[in-house]
Amino acid sequence: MENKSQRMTKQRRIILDELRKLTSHPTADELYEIVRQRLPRISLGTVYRNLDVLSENGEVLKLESAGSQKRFDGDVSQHCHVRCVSCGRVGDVQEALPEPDVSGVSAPGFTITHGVSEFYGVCEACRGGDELAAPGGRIRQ
Amino acid sequence: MENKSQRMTKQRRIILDELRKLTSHPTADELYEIVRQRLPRISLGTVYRNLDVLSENGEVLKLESAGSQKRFDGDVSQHCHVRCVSCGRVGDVQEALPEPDVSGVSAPGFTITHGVSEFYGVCEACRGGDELAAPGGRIRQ
DNA sequence: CTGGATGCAAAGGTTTTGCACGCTA
DNA sequence: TAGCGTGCAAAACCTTTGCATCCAG
Repeated sequence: MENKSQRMTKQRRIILDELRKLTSHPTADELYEIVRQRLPRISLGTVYRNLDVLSENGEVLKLESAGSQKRFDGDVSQHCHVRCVSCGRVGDVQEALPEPDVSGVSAPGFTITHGVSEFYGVCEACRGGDELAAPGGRIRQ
Repeated sequence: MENKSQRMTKQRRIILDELRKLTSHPTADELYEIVRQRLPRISLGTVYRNLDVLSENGEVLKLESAGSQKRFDGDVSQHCHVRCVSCGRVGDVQEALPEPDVSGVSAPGFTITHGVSEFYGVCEACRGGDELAAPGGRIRQ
């Protein structure tokens, strides 16, 4: 179920290539800006369409968990993420952790298939940051 | 840090009241439709503003899901959620589970404060559903 | 060649915001 | 009465889509 009948266009190859180079889990428009340096005429719509295709093929990860914008990860190996509660940035957890055990877990009206551990914290930029007053501050990115 | 200098308006009280009655983790507009039955002249903006205030005060939970609609939970006691990978609906896990241990977990550039287990699966409506062909289908709500 | 992919621009869906007025404390 | 909260509408934001054209296989 990996490869359908899809073409490896120049755009798709470069999007995948740049995303794999990054560890920053960029948003679609951040990646768009980066890819634009190699393909100045690419459109944001193309970036979105390719990220969709690539994530359905399992070649990239679409991180839907929080923040306002989706973020993407070129590293599809099993690993956990941290999210900055202040700005939404995402980082990789270094340790390999087991997935939460699903066997004793139930929820009425749902068939549970898997679980993930998600971590939260503050990134360096926001720790140094000052415009964030409230402890338990709002999410802004 | 709970209560600032905020007023308990009729709108805010009814929003909180209705949300606490529900176990469905409604989106803002779903809750808007429900609250409208008691306050026909309330605006959607007011619902959003109050859900913001209430979640900052810790009186409700804002369940963030990037790129789609946020959902809200009137039950702020510690419990885990399941998300339907097909429609985005959220349910409550019945078992009380421990939070992932943060002590041995690190990520470069981040100060990790806590972790949660999140579960994924399929809800009843989507299991019975038919318009979902692809195994590993796309998220639509 | 053929049909999937692109660029462009417009539309779509969700959330936020400015403003004048209303109402809680 | 003061100033937070409201309703309304417009704007902002992120993502998706229609269409004519392009190009990978």
